[in-house]
Amino acid sequence: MTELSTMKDGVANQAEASDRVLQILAEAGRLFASKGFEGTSMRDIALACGISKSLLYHHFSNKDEIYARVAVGSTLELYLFVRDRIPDGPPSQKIRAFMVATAEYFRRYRWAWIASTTAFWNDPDRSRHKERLTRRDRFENFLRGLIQEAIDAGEIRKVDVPMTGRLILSSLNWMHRWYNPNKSATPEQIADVFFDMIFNGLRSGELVEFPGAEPSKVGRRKSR
Amino acid sequence: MTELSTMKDGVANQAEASDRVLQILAEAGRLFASKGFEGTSMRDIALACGISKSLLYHHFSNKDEIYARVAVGSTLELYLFVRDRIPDGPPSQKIRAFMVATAEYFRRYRWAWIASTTAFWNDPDRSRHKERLTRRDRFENFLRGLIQEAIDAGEIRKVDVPMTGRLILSSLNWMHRWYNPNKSATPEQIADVFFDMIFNGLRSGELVEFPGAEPSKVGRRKSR
DNA sequence: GTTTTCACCGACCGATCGGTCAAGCCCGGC
DNA sequence: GCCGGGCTTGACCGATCGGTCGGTGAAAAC
Repeated sequence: MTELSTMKDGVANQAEASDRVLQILAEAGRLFASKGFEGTSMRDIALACGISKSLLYHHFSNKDEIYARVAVGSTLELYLFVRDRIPDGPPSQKIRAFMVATAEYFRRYRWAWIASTTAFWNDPDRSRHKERLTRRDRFENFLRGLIQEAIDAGEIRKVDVPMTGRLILSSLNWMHRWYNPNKSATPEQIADVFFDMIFNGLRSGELVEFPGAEPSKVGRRKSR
Repeated sequence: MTELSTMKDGVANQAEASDRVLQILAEAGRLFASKGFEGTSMRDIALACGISKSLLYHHFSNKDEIYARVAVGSTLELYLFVRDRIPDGPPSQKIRAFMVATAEYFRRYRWAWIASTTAFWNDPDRSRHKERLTRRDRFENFLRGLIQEAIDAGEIRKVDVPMTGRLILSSLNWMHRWYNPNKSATPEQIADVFFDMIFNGLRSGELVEFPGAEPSKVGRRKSR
């Protein structure tokens, strides 16, 4: 994880940034996460940092650049971060490690994560976060590769790979909406529980048939 | 579903509203969904409706009220909508019906749904959507009841009920971030696939042991 | 000792924000 | 004819938005 040695203060991959820049990015990320991009003014950021608004424009050209540094910075090394935490072993274990590592990243860089996944995600001006999108695509494709690997190894059944990836990422990406850091469970523990549920399923071991039930796939495994 | 007979134009439960009010709510919901609350100005809404900004204030007292009507209106009948679509039968089928019905609601009132689940969700001024939150709590508690029912019936194993509810809701609530209505699968079909994955699990029928793997819960079912 | 550099600030800009207001338009009842 | 009231408007308000400007003071470079 040498690529990640530049992370500090919850702001990822801002290598040769001064302390002041890091402070601005940290405060801006926290504000963007809690009030959104449009809901956060440059005055808010300056006030949170205890500096003048002009100083923001000394270090950044405009508001978009601050957001880009927060958002892209937070997803910049997500792929590398996760990839470096995938162990050798059965593919199912790799998927589990993928989920746990993503949760760890979320825990570490929570404000930047939230800011980048919520603020004006569907802005018509795609250029503002196009780079971030391609990085997330690479991240998602990596997961799909792991899923295909598990299918090829016979560890998981022949499910729809993109859909499976979406299910796994949904469980992780929605976490910031209900996760409370003051509660006991860590994001990594939560990811572990979700992996268990998704991989092993909720169903009890003994299959019970319901002849009267409407057509569905519930009893499907028996017919495979 | 008599409670839902007042739904029109993708705007839920606006019973005695005039056409103009329904138009405003529909356009406002679409704008809130695509640009967020702060990113949508009253001028934007008026322009989208082809009316003057003053007219908005004739029908609504302020911007917050428009958002409240959109957001609360969209979650107002979600609980009833879903509840009325739960069939008699095994609890697992009820959970599946819960997911499919929620997906149908999402498909029908997509813009209002997105607006209410994304715009300033963590605003410090909770009063703006407190009512909406209590309604969603009732909705989530209803799901937890179904899960507990399925556990009591022995259909699903003894999982953590709140966590299971979060997993199920995550798969549904994150859908708006990637769902493309031009693609083939409907939200209901997607919900059905997710239910299958979560209920039956991804794992293939035959359990394979990996003695060299690091400690985890992958092979756990065998030990139960 | 002088000059250059750089982090930093207060005052200010035009534009846009949410919101107000007095006045017109339209149309059925008298 | 005209009158009352709901629908609708454009002009306007103070506040705040993102962003710019000239300048300050202290340390570094010469």
